[in-house]
Amino acid sequence: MKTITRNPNTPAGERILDTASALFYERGIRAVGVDLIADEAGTTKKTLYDRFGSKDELVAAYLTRRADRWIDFLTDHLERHAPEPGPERVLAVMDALEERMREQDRGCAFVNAYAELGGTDHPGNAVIREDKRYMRDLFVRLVDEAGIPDAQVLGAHAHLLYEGAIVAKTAGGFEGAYGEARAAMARLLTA
Amino acid sequence: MKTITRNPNTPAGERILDTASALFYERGIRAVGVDLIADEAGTTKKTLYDRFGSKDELVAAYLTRRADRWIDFLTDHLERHAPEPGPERVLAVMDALEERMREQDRGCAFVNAYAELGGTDHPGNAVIREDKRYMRDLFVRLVDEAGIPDAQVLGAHAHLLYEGAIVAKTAGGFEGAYGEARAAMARLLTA
DNA sequence: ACATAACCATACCGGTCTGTATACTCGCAG
DNA sequence: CTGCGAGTATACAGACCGGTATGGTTATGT
Repeated sequence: MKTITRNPNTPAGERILDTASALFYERGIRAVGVDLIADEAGTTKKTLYDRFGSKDELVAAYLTRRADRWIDFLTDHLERHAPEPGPERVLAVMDALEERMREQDRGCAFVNAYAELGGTDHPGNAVIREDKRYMRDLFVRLVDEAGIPDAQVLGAHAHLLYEGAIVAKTAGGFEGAYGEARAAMARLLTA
Repeated sequence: MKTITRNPNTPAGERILDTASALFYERGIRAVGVDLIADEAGTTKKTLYDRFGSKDELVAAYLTRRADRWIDFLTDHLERHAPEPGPERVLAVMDALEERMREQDRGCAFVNAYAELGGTDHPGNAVIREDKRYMRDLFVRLVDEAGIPDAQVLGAHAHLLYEGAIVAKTAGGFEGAYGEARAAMARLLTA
């Protein structure tokens, strides 16, 4: 039995993942090499490959952790600002997004990753799908819990506005996009 | 006077741009090298650089032409299927999109390009902004011409649904996204 | 005392990246 | 006939790519 010990949860592993995450998000995945990541993390390529096995798996780890952290942030924000079911709880997702994106102006990490990985068999693609699936299901659930009929449909519509707002704000540069999406959601949910 | 003659409108220049466009869209910009482009176009790097000056400018040319062709396609589609002002003419944009995207499953070329170029001073960024601006203005104009009040706001909402649908369909894999966006638009416009 | 995991340092591998240089052929317009 | 724009072919530069190899250090736990 010589199972490969590839545990990323070590100090150096954390530093690598932190560094890689920042660089991947800011500059893009293909634009960032493993040499740079190792350097910036104050470690070596050897350690990087010992911890993550390949750049592809490091990318997948980046996407997975980013999804987890966003969901944590979002869940916490909802619990804090709109704990009761209702339309406001749906709209609060946009507030969380706006707050989250205040300092992250490079758009949706998963959409960006799809731009670079889509159409390949990269392990990150599954993470991308998962995140989108989660957000859609969340919207449907929140609309349903608000007691609004046709939750499946209206949740989907809210989700489209959510995705559209991120694109419009970042790639399009429309500063009011989050507010616009929030307003459109309100109209759809209270019609 | 030694003005650089850099005219891309030559047979080889066209072949290069055709090839580059297909490869950039399908695989991503950074994933495609100039060697490959020249090879696939049946020409040489020398000619590529004589015609376009740099990879960056070739990328900008790719984006510019893609925007032009989409606008041509869209304009023609609207003229053909919904020549009269009204809500249907707004919704017809989604029909055009769905038809256009039937064989192009790699999403919005401009969003994808933003994922790779955003945050830099790449000449393609201006083209990306221009395209998004055009689509928003188009939606506002179509809503206005339909005689619907609050065109600025409702046009923006329609635009968000349009952008969200592309992301949801491609990165998210939600097959019904275009139809959903169309339905949501109809609700917003006839409320 | 010994193994093991984690880490660091350095060098190397084959390949690809953007971009340049040299030298030649062809067609065409003055 | 001459000059030029367009294209072909090939080679090269210098950097960077993902990934591997070798070897040594430190800390921990048995």
